[in-house]
Amino acid sequence: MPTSHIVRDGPQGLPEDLLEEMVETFKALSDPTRAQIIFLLTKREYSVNELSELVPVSASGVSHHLAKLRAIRLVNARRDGNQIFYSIDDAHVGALFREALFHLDHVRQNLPDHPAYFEALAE
Amino acid sequence: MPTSHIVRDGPQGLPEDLLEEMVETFKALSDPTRAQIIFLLTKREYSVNELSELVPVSASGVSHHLAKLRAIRLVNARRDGNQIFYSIDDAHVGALFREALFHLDHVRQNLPDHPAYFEALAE
DNA sequence: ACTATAACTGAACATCTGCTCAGATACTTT
DNA sequence: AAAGTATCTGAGCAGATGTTCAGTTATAGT
Repeated sequence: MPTSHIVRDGPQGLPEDLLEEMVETFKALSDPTRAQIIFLLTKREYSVNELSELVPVSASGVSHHLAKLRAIRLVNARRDGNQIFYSIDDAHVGALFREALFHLDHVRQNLPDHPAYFEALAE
Repeated sequence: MPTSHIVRDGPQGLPEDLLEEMVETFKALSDPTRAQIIFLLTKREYSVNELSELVPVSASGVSHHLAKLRAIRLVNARRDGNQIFYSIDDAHVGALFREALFHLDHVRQNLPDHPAYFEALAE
């Protein structure tokens, strides 16, 4: 079987490998725990224990998430003695959040009432 | 049990409801089939059958996906006789793709070799 | 009315995912 | 070197997800 499980990409579609990488990035943001972690890390660096106190998951669970995020190079790890601090140095990740908020606002504007979303990203 | 399964949001985190909506948006883009569909729809409108010929999924499967995308208001449906044409009127969705590509390019630049990603979005 | 085509829907199934637990590894302090 | 703290890792389980199949609904043409 040659490429049967692979998404067909005609001239119109995104090339297969690019699509796959993009999906990995979105997948990283598509879980509440990970999304919260990544959002926190766009603000400043946190240790694993710090993060596990800010999200409702054990330190082990957080570590698992961070391992995945490391694998796709979305976060940086820095060791300081006993603990390891994670951060995001890619400004585009913050931009990704911002665009998502823009989209949500667009959706809301075509609705009866629309709250102010953007404040969430105010530094 | 009050809010045990809910992501804690201290002063640092994103508010719970906003986080949830954002996650829904990213979830929509975190599957290869859906991502390809959405990318195609950022270019022009397609019928269900057309889409099912561009992605490796039955028309039924595509319909299921579109139902989910409709539920979170990511796509528009327009009936024309027998068939239904789907599209995206929200420019921010295209921007979301662009930012993801920027991120991927950033990741690649810190690597031995980096391909030219952006061309994929050239009209 | 009947047939044909397009799209939708519910059910069932296999796979994937996120979580915790138990234990391993790494560093620090005494 | 022993104990303490922080992080990682593999296993296992419950719940979510993507797909197809079978059947239904909607419109078009004859």
